Amino acid sequence: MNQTIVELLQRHELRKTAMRGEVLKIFLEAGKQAITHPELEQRLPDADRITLYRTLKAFEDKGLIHQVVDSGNATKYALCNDACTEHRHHDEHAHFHCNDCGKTICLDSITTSTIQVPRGFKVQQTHLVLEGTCNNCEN
Amino acid sequence: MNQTIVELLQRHELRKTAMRGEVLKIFLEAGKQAITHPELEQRLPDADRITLYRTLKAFEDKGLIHQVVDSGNATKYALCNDACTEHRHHDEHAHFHCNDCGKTICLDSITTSTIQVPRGFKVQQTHLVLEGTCNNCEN
DNA sequence: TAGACAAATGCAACAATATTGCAAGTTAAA
DNA sequence: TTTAACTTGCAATATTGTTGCATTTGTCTA
Ligand SMILES: [Mn+2]
Ligand SMILES: [Mn+2]
Ligand SMILES: [Zn+2]
Ligand SMILES: [Zn+2]
Repeated sequence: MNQTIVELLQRHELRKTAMRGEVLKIFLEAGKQAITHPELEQRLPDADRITLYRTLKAFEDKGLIHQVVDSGNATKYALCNDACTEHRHHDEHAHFHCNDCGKTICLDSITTSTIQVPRGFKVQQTHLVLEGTCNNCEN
Repeated sequence: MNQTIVELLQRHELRKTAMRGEVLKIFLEAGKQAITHPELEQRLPDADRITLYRTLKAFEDKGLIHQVVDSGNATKYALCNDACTEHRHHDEHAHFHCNDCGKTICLDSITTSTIQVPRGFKVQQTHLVLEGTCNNCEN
């Protein structure tokens, strides 16, 4: 298990297990691209489905990945930036969902700005999802 | 079946059936609040689950309701405004999802504005989801 | 108003996604 | 090395969604 992975797990108070190492490796390789549970299953054929669910949950709880709101059916996850911790996520950026290839990517450059809401409402988090055709599918 | 409901179905080229009447009635009563499939099942205990799915699909296709992107697990739907047709939806507004009561409502007053995306990306639709505490749960 | 025809429904079967409980194995810390 | 807490794998179960097909219903036209 490479050094970056070990450090990331430790910094987020996650025990260093084989499964977590492999899953985190996949997220690091995916970079800005969000990943679904089925994709992980495919890339780790020997991994137990249920443990995968729990791994994702643990990663999310500890601020290592964030859930991506998306018009698709299956939940997607992507790597957080360094600022996210167990106590607070800082994923104030938009996501782009391509209707052609189905990929969803984090657009860190687009931050979700504060929006005026009706009286009595309190906003804790904002999700901005852009749907269309990605630069790879556009020609 | 009341007159408003009959007119709405006809305007959207939907055959007037008992099931559709009841489902549409629930949407009209819900107003700005989005509804999930399970909620419909609960409110219409005699309705067939599968037919409900197809009813929602038909309503969406014909521009009567729109799907609401949400951080929850189950898909939500809400009434469209009059401008939506079979050929095009015009649901460029934000949605508020309350983490306390779980309700999701349409915020028609907040329209999704155009956002500058990276080169090569083409945006077809924008979803803006605000998550927090609604005016009813706040105290 | 009585067919004809297309559309909608109900049921069965199945697929995909997700949660819980528990025993056994593993990790980290003392 | 021992211990305690955490993680895993498996079974069972729940939830959400899709497809095929025979039957019923709604709408249109003669
Ligand atoms: Mn992201
Ligand atoms: Mn809406
Ligand atoms: Zn694409
Ligand atoms: Zn609320």
